[in-house]
Amino acid sequence: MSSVTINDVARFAGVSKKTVSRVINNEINVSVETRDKVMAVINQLGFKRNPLGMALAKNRSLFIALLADNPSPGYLQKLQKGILQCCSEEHMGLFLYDCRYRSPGLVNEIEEFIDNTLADGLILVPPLSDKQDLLDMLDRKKVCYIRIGPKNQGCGDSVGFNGVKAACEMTSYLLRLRHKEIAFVLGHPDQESSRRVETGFRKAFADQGLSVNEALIVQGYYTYQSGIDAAATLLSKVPRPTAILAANDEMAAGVLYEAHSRGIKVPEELSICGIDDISLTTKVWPNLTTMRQPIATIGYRAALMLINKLKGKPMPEAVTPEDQSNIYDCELIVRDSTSAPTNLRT
Amino acid sequence: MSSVTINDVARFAGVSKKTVSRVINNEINVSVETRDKVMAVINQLGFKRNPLGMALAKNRSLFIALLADNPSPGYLQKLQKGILQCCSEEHMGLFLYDCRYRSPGLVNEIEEFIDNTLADGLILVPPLSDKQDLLDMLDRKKVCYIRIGPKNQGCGDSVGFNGVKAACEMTSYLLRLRHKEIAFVLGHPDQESSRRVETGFRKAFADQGLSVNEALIVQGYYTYQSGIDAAATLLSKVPRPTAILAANDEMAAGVLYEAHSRGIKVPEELSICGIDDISLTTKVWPNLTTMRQPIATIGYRAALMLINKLKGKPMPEAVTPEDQSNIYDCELIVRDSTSAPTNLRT
DNA sequence: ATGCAAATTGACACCGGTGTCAATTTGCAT
DNA sequence: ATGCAAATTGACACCGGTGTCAATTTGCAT
Repeated sequence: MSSVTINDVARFAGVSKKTVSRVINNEINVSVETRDKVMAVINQLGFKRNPLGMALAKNRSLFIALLADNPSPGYLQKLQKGILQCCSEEHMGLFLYDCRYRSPGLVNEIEEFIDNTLADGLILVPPLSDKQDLLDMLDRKKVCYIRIGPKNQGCGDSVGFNGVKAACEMTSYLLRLRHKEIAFVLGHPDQESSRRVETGFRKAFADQGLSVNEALIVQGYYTYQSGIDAAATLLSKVPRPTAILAANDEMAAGVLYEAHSRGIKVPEELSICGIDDISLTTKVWPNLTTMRQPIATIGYRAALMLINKLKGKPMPEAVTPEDQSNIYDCELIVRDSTSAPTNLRT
Repeated sequence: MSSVTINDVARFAGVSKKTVSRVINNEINVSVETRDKVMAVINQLGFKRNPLGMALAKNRSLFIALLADNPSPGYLQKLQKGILQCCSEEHMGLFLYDCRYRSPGLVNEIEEFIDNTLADGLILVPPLSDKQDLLDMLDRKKVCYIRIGPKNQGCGDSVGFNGVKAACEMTSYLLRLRHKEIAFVLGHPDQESSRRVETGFRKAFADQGLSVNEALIVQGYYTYQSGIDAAATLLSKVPRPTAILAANDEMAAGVLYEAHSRGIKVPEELSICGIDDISLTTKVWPNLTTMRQPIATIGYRAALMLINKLKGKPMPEAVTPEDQSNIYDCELIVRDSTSAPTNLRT
């Protein structure tokens, strides 16, 4: 491993290594001739800065990590994809850390993880985004973080989607199809998005001057199994709801499975839809109607914000309102799991 | 960040920092009294070795990375889970790197990734496991790696599953159900597991003295879409196969979707099964029969082998033949997507 | 008690970078 | 040409560890 060091470059260029350091860090106060000369040697020798040397000297590793314990694997997968895309472009490594939100020693485990890797930037996925004791520890250790979908979205250290609007649009769509008995499967009570989505659901009814049937709102936990359980409850009711909106696709898939198990035809007898647009939506039959959340974009954005924060670079000028607020809108994707209720169709 | 350094410990314990270094590295030639004294101070002060300092001095980061470009997200997810479990126990960080196998600059990109992170251990997921130019580069850079499911499985630097046996068992199961027209969807031609699984499929027929209907063997690529495409071909044939075995679950799910689209009842009119046992198998309806591969165990094992290799530790004594050979067996999981062909029932 | 090999320990340089501060050079007004 | 502030550069110490090798201590046979 005969890698080229800053000393090699300095010797070749006939300058001190501090000057080389200045050049590779784009510092001011280096004459143009010196900079050109050093750059030429750097390119000629194929020099690359050793990130460990820098990390040690600066006491900042510039490594970032993704901390996740999310009940929807498809969501995480897309988020991870966006984050990795950004890391790749920015020449950063991404550490992965799987955790169990409910573990009592979680904060200590994460602190140990940070000590072991010296990651100095973190991306927090719900429900970690609002875990106050975790945030306190990170602040104490001066570890930067960006949160996905926390309580006070849009405050500069977070990225998220407009859950109110998304759920409202989806519900309005079902109302437009003239569904009357629309059920709703709530998200996990510990996740803020859950509340936003519920608000949106209720808003759609309120906008039409309609009232929500509270008996058709059941608790879910964003997991596939919780979708099955919620559907078991809902599909036993008389009269049965004609449409079920789940707070995420993972649960919507569970609802669909339960409908199949009971021999209920989708969408003829029951419309089902979710939120997120994870890959699972097009792997079940029929494909699920959903609100497409730009998950990968959100991941990319979170990583970019974090990396720029660590490097002390400002974010590029926001061109869209979404980039301005870091709150992204969803898009209605109509697939095969929704239709008008049967009694209204010919 | 007032972290305790090796110098602090040395001063407190009244020894040189080299002696502290000896203690934390468990070197011989430290007197018991000295070791105890230093350990006491280490515990008292809460000293933790700075991995960056060590990495720089030893020229080995002990960081490992997972390189993946696998067509089955559910497979990757489970593999990743096992790897992370091991990393967590061993107090190691795991870098993630997503790549596109077909990208012409892939080897250079990976080299750059390694330079940026200084990972000195890699886990290679198929189809990367057998990419010779990649392996050459890693050998040149003296980067350790463990491969998942490569050509010459069981050679000490790889972990895998017994694909021949798995496919043979699954096919035998279908034959026992008295299916005659059994179709097979091949895996990706670039992945060695694909060949092993095909061998197993053929072996099951040979074991019974039966011959394979070559027209019912179609190419797949381990992706969901390729499963749909293969099913479209197979289900148009007259007579239609009564069972389809796909080389992985991702494709089996695609086959199931296509069957649904054509109104073909599963398992009454068509049995479908796959290999892997990813979470998708229990999210589609009906749940898919499969051969359960201990994916997380394989991931865990790969990570452990890699970490021990990097630390210069020997692997623990193998207790099972699987741990001995690092080739794991699958288990038949019968779910709802398979049954005897209709003409034989009742 | 003495001599000698083995065990234990520490001084020092080094891994590959950066920060501080002083020394040197440059550019401009006089 | 001279003086002075600003720009440029380098010497040196340091980040937190480890490797080498010599110095010191220990344990045992004589």
